[in-house]
Amino acid sequence: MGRDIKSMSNSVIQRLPRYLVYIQRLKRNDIQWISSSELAEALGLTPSTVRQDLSYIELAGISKKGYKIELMESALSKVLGINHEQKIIIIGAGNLGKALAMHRGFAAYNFTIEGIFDNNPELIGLKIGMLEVKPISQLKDFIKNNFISMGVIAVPQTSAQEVANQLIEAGVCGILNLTSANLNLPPKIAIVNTRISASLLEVACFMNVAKGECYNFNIACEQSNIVLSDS
Amino acid sequence: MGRDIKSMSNSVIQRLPRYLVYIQRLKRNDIQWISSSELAEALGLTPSTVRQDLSYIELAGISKKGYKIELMESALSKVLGINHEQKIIIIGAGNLGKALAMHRGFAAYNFTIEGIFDNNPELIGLKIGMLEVKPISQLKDFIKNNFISMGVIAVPQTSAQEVANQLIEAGVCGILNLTSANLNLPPKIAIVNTRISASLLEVACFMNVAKGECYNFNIACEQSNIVLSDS
DNA sequence: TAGATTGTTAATCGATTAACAATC
DNA sequence: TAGATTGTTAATCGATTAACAATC
Repeated sequence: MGRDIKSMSNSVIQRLPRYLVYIQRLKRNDIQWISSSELAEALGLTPSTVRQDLSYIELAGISKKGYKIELMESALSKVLGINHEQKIIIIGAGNLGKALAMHRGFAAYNFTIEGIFDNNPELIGLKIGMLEVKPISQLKDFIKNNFISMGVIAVPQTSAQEVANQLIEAGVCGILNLTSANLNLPPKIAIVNTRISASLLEVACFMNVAKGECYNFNIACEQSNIVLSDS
Repeated sequence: MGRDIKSMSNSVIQRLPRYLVYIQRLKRNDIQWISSSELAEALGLTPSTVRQDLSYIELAGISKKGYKIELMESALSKVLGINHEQKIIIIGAGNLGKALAMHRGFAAYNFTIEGIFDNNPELIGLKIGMLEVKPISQLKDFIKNNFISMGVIAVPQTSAQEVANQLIEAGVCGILNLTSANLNLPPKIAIVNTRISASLLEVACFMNVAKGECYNFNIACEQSNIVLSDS
């Protein structure tokens, strides 16, 4: 009857976004119900795992029918904390920062990108979509004045810690770190590290381990955990 | 005395790139030795985990001193499959694809980006750094003629499966999927899914779970697993 | 030598899976 | 009703941690 979300393991938290993304797609195709085994099949999981995971969200399934997609979507959104707007800023207006600032897909999850910052004078003032690159010196005030909840770090690795410190000081308590720096942060800050270079290294490693015979690994990186998906 | 790398778990494979990145940084600062506890401390792991992980690579530690960084680097590179060049192509010349094509950091891991593809006529022919965007119609031949080992999928989600099929048919056996599509692939293909949107959803979820009191989660996403790092 | 650190085996912990009564 | 599916408890599996002899 609903387990306490505070006891969700990291693996669970990594799977929830996958459920959401998948059922949103079904919804667009006017599909209304899904069973734990269908969802498991689609994502390479077991029905047990799916039902265990869903026991954390406020969602009643119905015997013989499964779960109503519309209800699952709103229950997942609530647990994922995106049933209300989340204001985000990007720090670093290099190639990656720019790409993220231009990305239209975040709106689907109620994420709005409110600003992009850099300390390179050549970039400051540059227009990126609807945004204009602001100097890092304005970072803290901006966060406070605009109720920013999350920061995305897309600066060079060597500046990552410093940026993180400023984000924390200004009151941000969620960080997506896209650099390979190992950030040192106070407790109670939600931080997710997503490193594309490291992902490439993992691909290379899997290929190397498999050599010639190759194994098929399916890594749900958002998480970024790894799930074996050969079959 | 060295365990079989074929028995490495996904968690191990996710940590190896972190070790490499970290010790390369130490090396640049002329540090020559590191112990399992120092490495563990730096990455938020236990010394036991580090020693267990290192038992998969060909590296002899020395009592009282630890591991020689230079040797660790080459042993890790070998297991990660980057002791030789890996040729990569990017499919999708949108914002993210462009950003990756411009990224200089991959060279440090022996990755060379050999081409970038798109099916948008407006993008074909466009110069991106040293590369020129090629049409998808040339994808398969290019892979075969240039001995491409890995493909990075940065197209819209709806085309991801089709692109993956073509990569596989052409002989690529390692894929980094940056879309939120759940790719259906034959066995023996190394695939890593790294989704920035999903990472943002995880950050939001952690913040939501923690509410007010916030917990500090450290997600090693490469691979992307999640490790609790509050302290 | 004494002390620190490795390498490896055993113990613990936690996540995943199986099983099954309850339900529609 | 019969059959399928949920919700949840128990069993299994595997990853992490602890412990300690061997080593420098």
